[in-house]
Amino acid sequence: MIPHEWPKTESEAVAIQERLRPLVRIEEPPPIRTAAGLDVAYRDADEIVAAVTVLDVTTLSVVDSAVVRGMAEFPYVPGLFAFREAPPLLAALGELSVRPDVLVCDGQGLAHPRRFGLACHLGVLADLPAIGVGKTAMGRYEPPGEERGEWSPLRLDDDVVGRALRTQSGVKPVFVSVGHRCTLDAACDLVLRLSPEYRLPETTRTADHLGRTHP
DNA sequence: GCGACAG
DNA sequence: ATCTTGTCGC
Repeated sequence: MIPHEWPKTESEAVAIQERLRPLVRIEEPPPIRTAAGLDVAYRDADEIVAAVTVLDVTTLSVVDSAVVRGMAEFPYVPGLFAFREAPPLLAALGELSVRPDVLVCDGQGLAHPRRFGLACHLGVLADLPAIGVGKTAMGRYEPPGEERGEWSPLRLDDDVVGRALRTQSGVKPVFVSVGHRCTLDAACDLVLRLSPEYRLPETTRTADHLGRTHP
């Protein structure tokens, strides 16, 4: 984990994103045997619950997990999502006894106004391959073909920043983008492997369930 | 000024 | 994210 700080103002937050953004690497990831799902549930006021589950990619069984409760230290601001959710998620990652091969984040990676979404932030700070899987798009896209596995480019400004990927035939696509140390092809392959039955990858589903049911 | 805006 | 009724499907 590289040293990091958390901002008090929005302009400080933007400055941190600009400073960390050059650290993002797009490359073929090592073979992936385990994948971590990360999600945050919101309780009363600013009380939040960060949940991480580690799944065996072959069997999709949970092999490790961690939950951290805390208070949100930053308001929800589109584009500054990570400053709200990353601190408890990093704490939860630190409590794992297994180091996952990749982080599957609930949100965007490079599909971000400054090309540094939550998945980039977590990947860079944890120094792990990371991808973003969003339920809504950050950018423009044409609907992909209706069959599972079909996809279309996700564009922001004039860049292709990710893909709208159909994980289930006839169901709204998810929005996949690179976070860190991964390629877009590898990210989409992984998301399809993790989503044999439902729209969202099992990593996200198990983490969401864990955070939501934790006392 | 108006709309858009990850979770 | 979360607030919420009924409804469709496995």
